[in-house]
Amino acid sequence: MNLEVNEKVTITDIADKANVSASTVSRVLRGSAKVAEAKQQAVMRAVEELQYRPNIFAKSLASGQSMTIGVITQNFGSPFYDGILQGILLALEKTEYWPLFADGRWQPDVEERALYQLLDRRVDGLIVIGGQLSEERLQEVARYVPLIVAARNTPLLPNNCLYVKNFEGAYNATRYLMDMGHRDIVHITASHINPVAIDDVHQRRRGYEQALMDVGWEVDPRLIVEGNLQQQSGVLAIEMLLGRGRPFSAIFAANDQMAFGARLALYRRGIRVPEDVSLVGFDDETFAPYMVPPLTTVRQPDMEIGQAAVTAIMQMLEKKTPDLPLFETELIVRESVTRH
Amino acid sequence: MNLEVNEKVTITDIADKANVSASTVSRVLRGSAKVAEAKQQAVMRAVEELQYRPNIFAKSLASGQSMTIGVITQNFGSPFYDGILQGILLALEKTEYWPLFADGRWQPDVEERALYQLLDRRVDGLIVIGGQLSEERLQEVARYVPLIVAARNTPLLPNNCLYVKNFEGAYNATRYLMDMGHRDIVHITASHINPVAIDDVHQRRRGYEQALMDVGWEVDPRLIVEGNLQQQSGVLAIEMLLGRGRPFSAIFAANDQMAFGARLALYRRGIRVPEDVSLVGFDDETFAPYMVPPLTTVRQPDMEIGQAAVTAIMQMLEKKTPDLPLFETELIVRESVTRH
DNA sequence: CTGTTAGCGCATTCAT
DNA sequence: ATGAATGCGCTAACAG
Repeated sequence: MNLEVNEKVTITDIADKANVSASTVSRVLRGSAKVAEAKQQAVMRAVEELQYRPNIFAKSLASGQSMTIGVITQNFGSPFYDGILQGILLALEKTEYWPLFADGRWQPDVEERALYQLLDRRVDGLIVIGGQLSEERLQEVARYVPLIVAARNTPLLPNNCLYVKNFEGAYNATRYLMDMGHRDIVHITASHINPVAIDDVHQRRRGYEQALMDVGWEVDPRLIVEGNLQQQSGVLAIEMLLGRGRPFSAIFAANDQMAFGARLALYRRGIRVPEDVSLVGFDDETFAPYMVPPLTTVRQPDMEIGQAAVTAIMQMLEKKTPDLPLFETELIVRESVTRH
Repeated sequence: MNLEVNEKVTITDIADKANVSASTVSRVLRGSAKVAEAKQQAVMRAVEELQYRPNIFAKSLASGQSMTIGVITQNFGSPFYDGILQGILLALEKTEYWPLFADGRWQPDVEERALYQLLDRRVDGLIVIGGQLSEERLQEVARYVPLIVAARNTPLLPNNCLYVKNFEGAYNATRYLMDMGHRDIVHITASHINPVAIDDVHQRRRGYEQALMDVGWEVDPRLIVEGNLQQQSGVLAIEMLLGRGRPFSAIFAANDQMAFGARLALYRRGIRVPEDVSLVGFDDETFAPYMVPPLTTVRQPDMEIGQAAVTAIMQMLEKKTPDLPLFETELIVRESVTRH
């Protein structure tokens, strides 16, 4: 591609060179109507020779389509969201659309501005990952543009929502510990956190409880401690727990951050992992395999979610009802758990 | 913002409502010429009442500016590049421009396609982070559109390039180990890696060597081992090193990944960190503070680089010569080093 | 099947 | 200072 040349080649230049009208050029380029074979060839040749690149603004102005998909994410740099992003990028590469990113940074006003901007730029579809926008607001948006909300359960928008089976993930993790012979299993849950995360955390707690109940064990409240998803709160949780004097042989934390905090607290008390206590987290953060010992955890299928989001948007653009699969989690077994 | 309403409000609607011509509306909105105070007010009021949002395609088509800045990155999900990205986003928020991202994935063909696409979308400026595009190619691009190449030293483009003082970072890290009483310091360097990274790695090695030479110590080739930047190669490096039988008390790895590999290898051999051997990495990857013990490493100022890139692009858009600072690294001291 | 004619919404002349 | 006219490059409706 010669950058200098193609700059101002327009559709009429092609038309002239190929001895056809501009409309015909447009037709062969968009495949919007049948054109005689000979003219097709002529047009293609002219396009090639003149290094023609359609002006996207003119195209969008005339067609009303921007050929872009807006993506609102939260905090670039989080592995889960970045994974979703990658999935979106990958899937979008196979389409004619281009992503328009915006970072909501988990701040409602920032997110609202981002939404505003993306709408201004006339995105043809919108993918919102997590975030704080109210469901009512999202409903409004959904009436206006094809919308997919990923990594967030939005009851008001059952047909626009893509999420992960947190309940099952937690259930399986707990069940795994039980299968490894553990009976007294601690759960570190969380409260006083943002409303989006709270739902996930709640589902995880329910999964933990259900696993116990399904074999007829009772849920001992002394085995449940609350953090706030931050690492430091995992430390505190363990200290609180040890203060209770209730014996236990395994810990299942609602996220890896708190699992790591727990790991630190145990280390300071001289309690070994996994010899004395087994440990399981949730999320499979980047650092999980780097912990000592490497952390057993639950992976959420981030890339798949991103790809599914794009697929769904494409279906909506074709006025079809989108597929909205639920996503299974995967237990990643590493050395932080041992048989009891 | 009422999503339903503003959809088709055009500049003529505003003109009608304010009893002026479309040109006048355009003038007050762009501030491109003086307009009577009274009409200004009237226009602004109409804009407000009708929730007018200019159509960006028409604007771009007429003005020739897209008000976008293209950003080519490599592998979403790497902490260093993500940091730069965040910096770019943050800085861009204060401007009228919007970012257009593309992921080159460290694959030349993918990157070339991304470049192609961004140019097609008529970005007003371009930031390339790392990547494999040849310098010649970048030169071509630079003639065509304001360009900044970040996190990569490109001799052919001294006026478009933003990079980090790898030499100094490595020098300081090595010096730190020396100050802690270490004399026999291993360096894990790398070879057979991509041409962009090779330069950084080389600078780091030079920094290590210079630190030794500056106090009159000789560089012992038996203390230098080569990996390929991957974690596993750190393991092999240590095993090779131990095979040589040359004693040492500290290790400085050219990146955190190899440092972690080294950590594993030492662990398997029963060599303690930092009691027996001190360890320093480079990059301050996400997992560095989560290692056991937490890893002393060298942080590159990612966000600052991103912000500087945007600043530079804005200056170029104003036809000014851009500021192109060199970036200092920062030694992050954690528990993996002890006095010898 | 294909050329002609109108816009798409805005910025920018050019007159006044 | 301001309105009218023109054009940006393309798509789509309309004839033929």
